[in-house]
Amino acid sequence: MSKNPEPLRLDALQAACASCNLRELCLPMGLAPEAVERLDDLIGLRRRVRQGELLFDAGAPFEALFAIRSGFFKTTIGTEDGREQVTGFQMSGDLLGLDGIGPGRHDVRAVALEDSSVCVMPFASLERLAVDLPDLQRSLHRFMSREIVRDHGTILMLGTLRADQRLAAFLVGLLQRLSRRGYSSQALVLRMTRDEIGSYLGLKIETVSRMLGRLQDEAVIAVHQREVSVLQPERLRRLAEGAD
Amino acid sequence: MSKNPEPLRLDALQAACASCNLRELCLPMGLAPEAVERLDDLIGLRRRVRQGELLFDAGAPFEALFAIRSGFFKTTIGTEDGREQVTGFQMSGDLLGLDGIGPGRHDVRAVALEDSSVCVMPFASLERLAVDLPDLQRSLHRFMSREIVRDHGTILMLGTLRADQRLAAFLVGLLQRLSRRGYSSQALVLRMTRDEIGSYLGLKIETVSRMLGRLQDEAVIAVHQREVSVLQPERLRRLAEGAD
DNA sequence: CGTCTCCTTGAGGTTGGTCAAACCAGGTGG
DNA sequence: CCACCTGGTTTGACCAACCTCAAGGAGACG
Repeated sequence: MSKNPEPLRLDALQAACASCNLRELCLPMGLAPEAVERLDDLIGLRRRVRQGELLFDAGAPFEALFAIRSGFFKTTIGTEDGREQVTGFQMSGDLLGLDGIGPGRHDVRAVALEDSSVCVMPFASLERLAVDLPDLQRSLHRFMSREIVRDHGTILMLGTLRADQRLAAFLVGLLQRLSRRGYSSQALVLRMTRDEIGSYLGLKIETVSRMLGRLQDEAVIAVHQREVSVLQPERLRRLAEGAD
Repeated sequence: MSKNPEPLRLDALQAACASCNLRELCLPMGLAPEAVERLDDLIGLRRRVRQGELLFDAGAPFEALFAIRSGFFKTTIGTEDGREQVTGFQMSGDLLGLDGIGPGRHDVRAVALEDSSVCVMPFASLERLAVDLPDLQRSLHRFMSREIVRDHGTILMLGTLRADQRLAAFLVGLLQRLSRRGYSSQALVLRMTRDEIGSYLGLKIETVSRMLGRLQDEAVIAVHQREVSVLQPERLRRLAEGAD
């Protein structure tokens, strides 16, 4: 079933960015309408990725960047000896594949955590187009740079925070990004398992579970399976900032 | 003393990249000679940074990228509440400031760990030039992407390795980069303090000291103050890979 | 020779990991 | 409708790794 070729879909040929409500969050951010139109031409197709399927694997040749239209992904990095870690979670408007530009191969593996759809932007064309459109160039730079900044945040988290603080930082970060997309900033549904959260935070699943339990005991959050709601936003934020 | 303006130096006006022995490691990597020449024009000046001095501070407006000609830097990220962490160490041929492109302000603070000299590349000019020189564009992308990949490595290290393995990974990484620059791959002089190593690795100084001691006891390395030499490269490498 | 910074070493405590068992929600099939 | 299975999650007891606190050593510099 998972090997079935995706049947051609009507929307695969629709105009993209110009009518996309993620315009102001995604790569075309701040571009002039004509520029957006040319970017549209470049986006040959959309691709659907079902929950659990790979968008791309680590080591695969890098050919395109992917902009998430809808859905949710995780990226993981692995080593020969079997160590594996989640490096991030991506949602609508985020770009996937930036790490492949340098080496020409993907550095991470991208897996859909729910049924998703992405815009495929062949990188060679994108680079060519960017020569004509300095704004596009700048936007691309901004996205790469933002990825670096985000990674620095992750490094700081892993290097300096305790387990409960990491969890708080994780929740605060997710909520922030969700609220920018119009969702509540008080409640969310986790798209990933405890195990994946743990991998991202450098913790074991048992610790994740215990810390969620503790935060709940202290009435900072309420947890029901994958639904989390924040009861004391201020306290959660302070925890995430490293306050004792 | 540290506030003295640097006296004008002759070499501040010399042609740069074309005659630089870091050409094949640095931004001009793989560029055609004409392109290198135009890049040279752009590099208005060099800047010397003494040991302990800031190249730029976090939050400062981003105006230029810096290519390290000689010397050694650390970059640190900090938060209001005083947490601070080293995000990386940079040596000749490395680019500093990439994280500032997106937000328009530097995300990290760059401090020289020894007397250093950098090429200043005003970013606005660089971006303009890159429109004319697709190869330069590509090189810039490669560097940004490489930074992302490097950060992923750091994340993996912080998330999955034990203290001794982190230290091994740190040493292996440094040695690799040094050997690419013509230095020995068996021995090195640490440019940073134990404290800075610990900050980078997410460990306390005492743990760094103990782990260095342990690796020495097991005759994997020999340590004399800041000089480290590798006695069993293979074992060190395996440790760094996460082998038990 | 004193002082400063950086580093090492030891004793004891805390955090998070390991191992093992049980739980729970959602599906499947009788 | 219920028994059973499955994957994901929770919980407890125990332990190892790392941190904290405190003391002392070693080199550099005035």
